[in-house]
Amino acid sequence: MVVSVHVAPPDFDRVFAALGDHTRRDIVRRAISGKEGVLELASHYPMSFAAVQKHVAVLEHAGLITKQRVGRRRVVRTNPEALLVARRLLDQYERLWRARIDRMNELIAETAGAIDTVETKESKR
Amino acid sequence: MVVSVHVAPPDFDRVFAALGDHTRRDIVRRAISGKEGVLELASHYPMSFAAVQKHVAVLEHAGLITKQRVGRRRVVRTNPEALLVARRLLDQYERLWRARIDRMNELIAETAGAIDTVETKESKR
DNA sequence: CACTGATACAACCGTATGGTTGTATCAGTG
DNA sequence: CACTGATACAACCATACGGTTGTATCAGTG
Repeated sequence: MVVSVHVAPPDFDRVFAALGDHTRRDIVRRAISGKEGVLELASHYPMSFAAVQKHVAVLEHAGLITKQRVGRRRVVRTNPEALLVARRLLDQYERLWRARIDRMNELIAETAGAIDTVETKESKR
Repeated sequence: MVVSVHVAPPDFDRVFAALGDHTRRDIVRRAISGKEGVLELASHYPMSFAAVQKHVAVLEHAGLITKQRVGRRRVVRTNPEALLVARRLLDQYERLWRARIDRMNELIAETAGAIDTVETKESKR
């Protein structure tokens, strides 16, 4: 509950950095089904419970997962919104380089007729 | 040339970790246009040239950018493939939780049917 | 071919990170 | 209400990381 009331600035740093660890990515994947508590999650990994709990905390800080009390444990569940935030940035990059490709193709088309005139335009700083 | 002959295992750790730094993300963004050398890139950031060069090296290690000799400088250019690799993983996660939502809806639909015989049977997407 | 622009790399430093163990909290259950 | 299952958190350690400065390499250009 405490976490992310605003979420105004999508914290890309935290999101991507959190996804930069394969244990954490695996937790994210497992938590999609949203059925396991921290202790159950920890049982899947060859490290101490505390270590896993710290990973979960990192993911929670990044907004990638949330915890919900169910009975006596806290069920971990991934937050699709945060994943979308990350994906949206990658999409944005993709749009940028697609636009660049398009521009290059345009230039090639334009230059196709004027190949003989200008040729080696290198060495401009 | 030396780097990434195999690339067989998409190194998610390196890719996402590399994207976890906003300076590096900005380098990726700038390098989409593929026009600037390392020195020119460095001029955009409030840190030493060597620091930027290290960031570039990290990105190169992650396969997110490549360098190409043009005149006396090495032009940095982002590698769309690596971005796609990252995006594909996020897409995979998205498919997983969409599948989960669908399953939940099915359960809800079934339960609703039990309550009200047959009603919304079309909502199986 | 000497010069220098552009890049790479090594050594170093402070802080962050991923792991550990141990202790504290906290809510169900017997 | 005592007990304990489940989680949180603190302290600590080794290594990784982001930054610095300084030096080496290396290919164009004059």
